[in-house]
Amino acid sequence: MNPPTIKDVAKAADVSVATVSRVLHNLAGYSDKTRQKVMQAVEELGYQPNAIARGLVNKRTQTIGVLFPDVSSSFSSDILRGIEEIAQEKGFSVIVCNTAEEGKRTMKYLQVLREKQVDGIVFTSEVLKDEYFQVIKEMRVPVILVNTMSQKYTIPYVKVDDRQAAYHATDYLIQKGHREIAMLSGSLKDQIAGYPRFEGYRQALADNGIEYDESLVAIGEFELEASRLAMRRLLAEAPSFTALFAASDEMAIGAMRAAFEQGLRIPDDLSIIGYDDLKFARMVYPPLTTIHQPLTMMGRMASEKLIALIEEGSTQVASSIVSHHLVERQTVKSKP
Amino acid sequence: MNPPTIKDVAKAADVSVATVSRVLHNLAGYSDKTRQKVMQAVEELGYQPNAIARGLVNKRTQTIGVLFPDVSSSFSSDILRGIEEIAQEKGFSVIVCNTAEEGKRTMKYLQVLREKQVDGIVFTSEVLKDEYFQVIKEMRVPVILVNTMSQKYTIPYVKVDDRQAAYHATDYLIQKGHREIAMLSGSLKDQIAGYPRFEGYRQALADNGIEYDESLVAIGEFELEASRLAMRRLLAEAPSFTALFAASDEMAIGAMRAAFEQGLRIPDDLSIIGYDDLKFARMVYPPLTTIHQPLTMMGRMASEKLIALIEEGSTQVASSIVSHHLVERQTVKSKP
DNA sequence: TTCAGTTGCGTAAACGTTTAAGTAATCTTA
DNA sequence: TAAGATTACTTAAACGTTTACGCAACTGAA
Repeated sequence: MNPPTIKDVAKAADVSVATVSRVLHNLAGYSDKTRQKVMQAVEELGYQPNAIARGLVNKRTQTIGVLFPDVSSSFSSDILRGIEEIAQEKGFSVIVCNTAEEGKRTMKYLQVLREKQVDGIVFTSEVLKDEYFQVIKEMRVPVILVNTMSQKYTIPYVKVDDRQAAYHATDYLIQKGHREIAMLSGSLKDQIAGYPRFEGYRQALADNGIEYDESLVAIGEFELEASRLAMRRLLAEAPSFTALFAASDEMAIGAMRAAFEQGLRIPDDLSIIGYDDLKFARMVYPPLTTIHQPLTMMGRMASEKLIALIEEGSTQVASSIVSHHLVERQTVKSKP
Repeated sequence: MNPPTIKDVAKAADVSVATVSRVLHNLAGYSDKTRQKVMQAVEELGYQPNAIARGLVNKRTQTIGVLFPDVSSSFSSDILRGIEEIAQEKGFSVIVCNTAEEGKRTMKYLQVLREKQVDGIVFTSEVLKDEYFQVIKEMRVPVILVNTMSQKYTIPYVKVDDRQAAYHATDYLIQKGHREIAMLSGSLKDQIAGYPRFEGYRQALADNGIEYDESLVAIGEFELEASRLAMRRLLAEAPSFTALFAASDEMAIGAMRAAFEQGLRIPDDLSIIGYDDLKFARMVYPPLTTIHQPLTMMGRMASEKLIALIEEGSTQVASSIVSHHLVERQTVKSKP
């Protein structure tokens, strides 16, 4: 009645469990005849190994845990896809964890991952707090950071150089002839997607001899509606500008919305460049010119690194700064 | 050096492992004094139970597996979020599986889920092939279908009534005064998102005394670019129409794109209604009027049902037809 | 013929839990 | 005060694997 175990197979094939185990793993130590017998018994009983029992003795579960601030965001799910792809290819399963950006939930999840004896963890898009690091350290499993990093601990990460990418975006607008360039930025307290992008923007201006004008930048949230309002304010109160760098695609789209509402045409009256290249960037009209982050590939890389660390117990693996690229669609136009 | 086990705790507290286990589960059978001793030992050693060992004896892993055709789609990730939310609340972990719509991968994953001894499975957005059902049956774990169903096997599902929702969308256009209504449909072979939506469209026309005109419907893929082309052809070749029902948001957006390219204004020259209400439906301009599927809630419901089946070993749980609703944004206008 | 080496297995411990069954001491109750 | 009940434990088996070790039978060389 119960699913057949290795013992049942052994009995049916009239050998010991050790022998069954050996043929199943094709190690040496049995004749061809016993091999046949075992295989037949396996077949007839429909035997499937029990990974839990195996995990108990091997101290390996072939499972990794992945933490996201929001699994359902386009951003997270692209990364997840990459992680899953490689994991499955290498024989690992992935447990997804939605932290909802809450420390308590995150801690609880780390607890669960520890109890479930995952072989490794990938931690994405959030700052790695000390308390998180402590439990991970106690777990003695490898971690990889994606789209985030830690300056306090040396943990391998994979991310793009936000500062450089933002520089690229801004510089691109400048090369297109724009000089009055506004920016929609995330909070400068945000060490990942906030401050570095702002810094890239400012540096690009400086390097091109354009004076930084504080009143051209709106600092707020990454969310669409907030950005729409911020853009509306910018349009009303700021000195005039011909181009905008938005620190995320969602911001860019909020800005486009505000621009439309003021009767501005994009890109004719205003050029806009975004950041991320999420799936909807090509869905809006006009399709958004933006900085592409290769999220799925980043997921793949993280997965590969993590599994390398797990399998080889290899010493520290290197971090990767993956290169962004700028995808030209239809929201930026040269200034005549 | 190795993580402390229950034996270490027992030794430290100078009791047997059975006692430790009992206080940890707070069952009866020990004095307050031993309780203290045990707790203190747990504390000092930083003991964490090993869920793998626990799973082996309990034959319960507190883990469910979820299969998606494409984890990274907005559609899937919304469902995933709901599933994860309830699962985590009830003490279950979720393993995500990306089938890539391939039978082989799906089978391989089912195998893995079986070996990993998951307690239940949720299967989403694909038809449940016989071979899938067979292995799930052998696994003897509950399954829930989301956004799909099986007429062959009676498996609980949660989905919206596609036919009715499509009827609703079409009828809405009719109530707005439109009579020449085109449709962008998925393949009629598609028993979930194809045929039923087409049928709903046709029925709504019929019930309102509008003759069905084959040349007004384009049957193709759900993908944006294909839809854009299909719409372009419709615009060029079909009799004129004032409204369009697209069988998905992505199709609707492809159609909008084609319309823009022909210089049509939406909704002034052409009304469009979509289906799904994915996140980007509100991001496009003008924001898309569409049929809302409560995906996250559907995920929650599926998770709840599944866990009920697992915990109570309860007899067949009922399926749920969840109600869609129509969200009015800015792509549909009354015909004067 | 003998001895070392090889082949083909089986035995049993171990992994970290849970839990049924057993036991000794204490407490009731008549 | 003795029998039964209760309390506070311990012992040990079980869950389904993997794997170190042991051992008998056979092989080949000297």
